[in-house]
Amino acid sequence: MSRSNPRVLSTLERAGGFASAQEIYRLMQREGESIGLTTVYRSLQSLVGDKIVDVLRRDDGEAIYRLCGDAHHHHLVCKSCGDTVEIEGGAIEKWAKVVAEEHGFREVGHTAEIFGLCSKC
Amino acid sequence: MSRSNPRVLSTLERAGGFASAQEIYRLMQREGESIGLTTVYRSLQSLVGDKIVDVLRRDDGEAIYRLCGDAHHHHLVCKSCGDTVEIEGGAIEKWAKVVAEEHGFREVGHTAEIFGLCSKC
DNA sequence: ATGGGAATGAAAATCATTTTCATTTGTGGT
DNA sequence: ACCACAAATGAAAATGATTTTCATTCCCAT
Repeated sequence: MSRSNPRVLSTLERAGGFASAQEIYRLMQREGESIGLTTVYRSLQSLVGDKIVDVLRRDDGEAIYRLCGDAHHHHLVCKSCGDTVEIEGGAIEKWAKVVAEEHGFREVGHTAEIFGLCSKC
Repeated sequence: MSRSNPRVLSTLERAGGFASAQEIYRLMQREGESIGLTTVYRSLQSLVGDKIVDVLRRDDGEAIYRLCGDAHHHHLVCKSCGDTVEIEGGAIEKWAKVVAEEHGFREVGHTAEIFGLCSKC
């Protein structure tokens, strides 16, 4: 069994605790780190197995990895230029929790994203 | 723009209102229907666009299509058994709108899903 | 009939992810 | 140092869902 390459975790942290395997790979490349895509995938799998990171799915099916216990935030994304704003989701957190508990769900998480056209587009 | 092939919708209904594109295709083949995979995908896209079906993601990333009511709603999904509850998102709607407007975004939409372990799992 | 737009599907392209496999690296024992 | 063996690495190929391309067929109004 392979262990996680620590640079992958550190890159995920630097990415705001939220990124896809491909993004992490590209980020490391851009920063001049020498690593293979395969190792990125393997490291992420291992981190998921160790419950150090969570895996979610984007709408397009791409897997995104997130540090567990990370105080997470949401995104406001421009459909046209891709500009992204990080936003707090206090209201959402509460809503998700309440709704889930009403239905007897445990270990609850959620995803939420807002998209639209930014002022420049 | 292409329209939905009615046999696709009818097959989705027969599948319990819940299936992937590949499954619908295989099902139609097995039943002797002559249809191409491309048409299945196109029909499903069109049905999603018309809000006649919903699209979710399996853990492996495969898209699953599901008949749903017409009102805009969100989902509470069990990570383990896949059981799904449709929920109202009044709070979310308002939150998305307010946050987006604060940042000058127009034509705003959003996605939100809650996941966890249901009482049976 | 006939012309044009919509629908169809086979095949190729795309893209994330996994698998294979040969090579490199690290580690412990002598 | 040296050797042996396990673990880690990554390039390339395989996989599998989905999308795109494009030539063909279908349908319908003129």
